[in-house]
Amino acid sequence: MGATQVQENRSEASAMSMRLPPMEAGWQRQGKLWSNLKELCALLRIPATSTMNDDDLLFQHVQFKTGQRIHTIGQPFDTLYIVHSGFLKTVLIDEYGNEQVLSFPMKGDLFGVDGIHTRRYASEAVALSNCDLVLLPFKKFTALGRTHIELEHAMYSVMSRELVREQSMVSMLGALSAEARVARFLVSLSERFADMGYSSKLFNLRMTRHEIGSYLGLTLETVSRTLSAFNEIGLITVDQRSIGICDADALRTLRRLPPSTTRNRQAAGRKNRAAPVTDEPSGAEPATWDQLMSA
Amino acid sequence: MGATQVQENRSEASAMSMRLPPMEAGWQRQGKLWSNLKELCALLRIPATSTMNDDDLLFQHVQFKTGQRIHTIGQPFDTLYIVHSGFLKTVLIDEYGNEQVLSFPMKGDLFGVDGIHTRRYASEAVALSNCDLVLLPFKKFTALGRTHIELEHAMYSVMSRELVREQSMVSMLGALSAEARVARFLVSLSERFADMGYSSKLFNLRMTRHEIGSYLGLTLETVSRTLSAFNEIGLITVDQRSIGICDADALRTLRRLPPSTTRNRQAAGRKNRAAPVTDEPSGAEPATWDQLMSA
DNA sequence: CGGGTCTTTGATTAGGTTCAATAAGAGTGG
DNA sequence: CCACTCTTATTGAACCTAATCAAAGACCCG
Repeated sequence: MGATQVQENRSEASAMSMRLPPMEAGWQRQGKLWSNLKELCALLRIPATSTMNDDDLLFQHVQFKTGQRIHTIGQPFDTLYIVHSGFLKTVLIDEYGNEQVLSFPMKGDLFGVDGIHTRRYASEAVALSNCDLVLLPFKKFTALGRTHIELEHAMYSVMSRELVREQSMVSMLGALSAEARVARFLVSLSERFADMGYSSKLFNLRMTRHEIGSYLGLTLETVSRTLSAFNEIGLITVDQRSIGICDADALRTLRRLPPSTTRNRQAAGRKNRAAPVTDEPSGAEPATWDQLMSA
Repeated sequence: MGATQVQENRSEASAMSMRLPPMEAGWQRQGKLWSNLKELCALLRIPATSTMNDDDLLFQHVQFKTGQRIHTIGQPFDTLYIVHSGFLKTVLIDEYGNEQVLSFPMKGDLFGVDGIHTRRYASEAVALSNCDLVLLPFKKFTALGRTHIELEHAMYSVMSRELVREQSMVSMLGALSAEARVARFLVSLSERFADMGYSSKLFNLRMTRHEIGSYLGLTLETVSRTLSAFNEIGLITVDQRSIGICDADALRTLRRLPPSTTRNRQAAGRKNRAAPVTDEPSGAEPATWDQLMSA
């Protein structure tokens, strides 16, 4: 079971990294051009109801190839996208043309939401692999909330979810060390792969070190070094794009070295302000390992 | 005119920083307990239409005093809040009890949105000054979208705006230097004060250095030092909580010293990858000034 | 006036960036 | 199929920004 999933994942993964596999045979449901409402709800992890059985309401799919741009900054907004399969990145581009990665949408993720406000996309979306996306015209999106009242809440909910995600990114960038960021990134990826039915223990990165670094507010060198360090410690295995998770819990609880920017006093009543960074390894574990772990 | 605004701002500001002024006489429209839909739209900067004239639809206000908590993390969500007057902060609290400031809501801002997804607030909101908030029960919020179709888009738009704001925060935290973050923070505050009809040139900070630092992913010392540096250079004047903006453009274009995490190659064609940080002052300006400005 | 909070400033350290050089793949074309 | 090239990844060394530690001053409040 687990092995099968790994296999599945890896084969698709290597196809991805090959950029357009020579044979596309069997690659996703290539011919799938439309989804009905029920399928859409399942994709978005929204509870579906019996009233959604009308199969007249269909949603078109579109395919993008690795490297293709789905939308660019400033382009008039009119449709949202839901990832049916494949991997993407969304980026902001600053005045010097430098990219800042905002997210890595994958199966079940919604993107394009940032275009609603100004009626123009605020970010750019690029396919990191061949992708199959469900088009969700914004008009259709809002109409959905009206015709299916049970869905109205879901619409808002999905947007709220995005907001919470961004918040946790802000919190991560503001308070965590490089090691902790990379560790959480790996855990997060692992969990998303698990959600998608792939292996959470072994997967291929779809993005470059540079893109990871941009996403995490680090340089590609730091990302590379950190991965190597985790590898040496035995938390993960690394070989280029292929990552094996050895100790998910360790990664999850990895400590942010800098107690950093957060408040000391208010919570000083509790035993927070945890272990001073200076505590020496007292156990049997290798020094580096101990240092990396949360108190 | 400008002077009046400044005066207005400052007097209220000093009241704020005093934490509960001895006399509350004349403080805001203290007695205001309800708003109608038109007023709400104005507050949220949403275009209002003639169909919104029914004055049966009223929205209750609530007052909070400095330091009071509006909602906490995990508390069951059922209402959104719109700031009618006053200043707040929203924070995330990590496993050690440390705060991470996410935003500083002020007049016209909506918060509580992060509670929609899980039906529980994902963040905590605290009043930094006496506040007058409009309660917007989520049920009423969604109903509004149904009864006033013109508003439906606005509902989504407001949420989208929040998302874009978070995105720009992520981008800032991921790519800008300490100086640049503080500079942009000041500019942003300045503009928001201008929107609210106050002076954009002279205002009082409602938050501590520590809170600013948390918001910007810096320590309070760095914030303090940076403000002092800006002061010496003549970009601003600082005296405790009181800030005077002297050169808004300079602040706006302030360069991030580390070209940092962004991509070098893609934009390498242009003359970006700007001046190496090591270049010596060659002009007439003081060294520090030159170093701080964008190429 | 004394206690508490917030701010400023200095000295020192360290985490992460920058610069640089090498290696490993992947895609192209002869 | 292999040489050539371009992109991506790894690793080292030096430097620098911002964090940490520390202490003193400013402001507010009872």
